[in-house]
Amino acid sequence: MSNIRQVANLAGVSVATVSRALQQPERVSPKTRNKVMLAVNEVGYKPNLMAVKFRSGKTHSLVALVPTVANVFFARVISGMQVAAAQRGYTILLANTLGDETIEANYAKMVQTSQADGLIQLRAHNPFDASINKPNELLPMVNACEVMHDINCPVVTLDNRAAAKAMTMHLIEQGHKRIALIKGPQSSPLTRERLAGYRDALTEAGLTFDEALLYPGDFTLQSGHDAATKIIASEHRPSAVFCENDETAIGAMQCFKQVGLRIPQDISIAGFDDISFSAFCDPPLTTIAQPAEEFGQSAVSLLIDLLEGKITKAPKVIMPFELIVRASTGPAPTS
Amino acid sequence: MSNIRQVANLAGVSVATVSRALQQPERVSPKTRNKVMLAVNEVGYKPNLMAVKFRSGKTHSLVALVPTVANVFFARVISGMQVAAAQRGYTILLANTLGDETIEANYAKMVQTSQADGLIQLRAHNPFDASINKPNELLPMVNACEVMHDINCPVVTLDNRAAAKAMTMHLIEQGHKRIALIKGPQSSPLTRERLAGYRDALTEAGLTFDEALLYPGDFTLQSGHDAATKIIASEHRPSAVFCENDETAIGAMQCFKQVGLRIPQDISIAGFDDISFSAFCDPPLTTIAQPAEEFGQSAVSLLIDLLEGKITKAPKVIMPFELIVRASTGPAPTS
DNA sequence: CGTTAAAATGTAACGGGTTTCATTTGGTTA
DNA sequence: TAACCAAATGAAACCCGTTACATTTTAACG
Repeated sequence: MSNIRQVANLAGVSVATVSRALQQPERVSPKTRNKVMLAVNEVGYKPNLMAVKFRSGKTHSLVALVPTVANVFFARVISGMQVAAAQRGYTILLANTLGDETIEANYAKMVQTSQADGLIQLRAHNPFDASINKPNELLPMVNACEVMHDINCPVVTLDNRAAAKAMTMHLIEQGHKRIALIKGPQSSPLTRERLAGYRDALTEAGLTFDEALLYPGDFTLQSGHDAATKIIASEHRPSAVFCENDETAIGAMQCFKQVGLRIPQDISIAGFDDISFSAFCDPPLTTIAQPAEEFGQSAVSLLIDLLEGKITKAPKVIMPFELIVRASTGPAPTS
Repeated sequence: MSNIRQVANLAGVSVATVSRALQQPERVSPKTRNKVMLAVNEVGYKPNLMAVKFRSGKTHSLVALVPTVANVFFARVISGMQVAAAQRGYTILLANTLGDETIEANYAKMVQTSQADGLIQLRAHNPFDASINKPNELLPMVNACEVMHDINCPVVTLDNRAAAKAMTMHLIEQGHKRIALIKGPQSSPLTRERLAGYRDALTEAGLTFDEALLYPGDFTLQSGHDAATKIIASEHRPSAVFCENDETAIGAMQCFKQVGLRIPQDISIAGFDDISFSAFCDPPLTTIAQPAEEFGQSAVSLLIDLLEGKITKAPKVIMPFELIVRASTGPAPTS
């Protein structure tokens, strides 16, 4: 591998001149510039950016902690992150953490060991160890989905409570009185916020909240299927099911259809996220659309601003949601 | 940020001793080691790994060129890559290229500028520019899906032709005589290989190959839906449709159901990949299962071996496939 | 032609580790 | 106690760019 000194020798100039010829061509005479360029081409010189980054102390890399890239919603967020990062000359280092705090901590260490400038977290968990703690100073981190309550951190999120309430209201307006809720992972604030929105709607409509209508889930197809199995077996079957994400809804939908329930005539189903598959279900899924790509873009942009000292407070960016009514929800059965 | 010199001063030893105390503790007397560790903790020293990488000339980073992380199959491959990389102390830098050759080239440059040691490509395209060319030497690259014909490069792949043939045979055995094929992107060798397998089966069964039964697609839900629309409108409707991936199949399936066709009674549908959604379709999709995670793992493992000089030839690893028969395929209608 | 400012170029320090080689320390043996 | 070897430690080079500062060249003007 050639280095700048070889180029300098070949061109008969100093290394400083080579560096300038490449970085600020106008600072070098055309004649010299020419000589340098010829030498660069001859030896196929490519600057060692590792050296540059080391020297500058800036890596222009950002670690993204993603519970699982296999989640279609996260895939969209990642996509957005990459776009914004590329625009501003940064690289995203994607970490598939499987929600494991040890793995998260390992990747977070990349920031503490100068391998990355900052970190984007998609879960509500602080991955840094105590050694980084500086009171009165923001950590080099933003959250692209969930609000973290124990730490002051910029966040891009959705009014999950309002969105869940809107969806629940939609179901109530269709005449549903017993609405099941298939929840997300216990550890996620999202789960609690959406549950709160669900309760808000019930309260507002004067319906009673029934613990028995809450089913656990973990945002996977399988967990939706499992919860649906329980719902079918339950005594007083609900006429609608609100799932805290689309994958759960699709899993549940399949289960209901397997046992011969018609959607939405016998049971309505609603999801959350509007992943691409939702429009292609049978029937197409009523859901909440989130601007996933913009979550990622916004988060990256915020993080870079923070790193470059352009912001010192931790903003909370609330993205808009949209209720998408498709064919999976309909009037409650009259029986 | 503290550095090794501060630690050395505080501990009253040389920087060399600090380095050794941390890297090879047995080479330092227990007493000194203790002093060093106390100093390390006191200043919260974390070695600057950027400096280490720069010094060593090894980044222990691998660039992965992924056309789109939103593709569920690729998401599984990525997952596998990450596991294998972590095991061997490497980091994956994920690049969402959208199939754009300029973006690919930009990321490939990271290898040429010493920011990454090697590259994993998921498409059949050489992202490197000519300047890296060394005849008789392998590029620091492996392909995790598609065989590249113009370049000698280790590859992990599937016998796509055999798999497509197996699926087509399955349909033929069900009595289907007119089988449509919804293809993948033109640029992908996968598309051609699967087409070849489809033809193989037809030939073997003595059925005639009909160009009119070939429909273009690009591995998205929407393209499946579009192709299905054309199939429905076609004169002599096929009784089965083989889609070159599951997303296409799911898109097509929805379209058929929308117009009232029953699956598989009226029309059979088969996919390729066995993504998680396929088991949760209605009806569940007959497909070809590929060990996606192992594609990623194998590719990373191969690349690291190559980088570490453990292999000098370019192996071609063929992974096994499995025909998964579910309810979306059935006997051809007798009419 | 001499003076002076501006432009061009060169020299060398710097960043933060690792590692080689040299030196010192410590313990063992005669 | 002297001699010797191994273990422990230190000094300094090294990786490769960038850049502040010093020096040289060029051009312009009186």
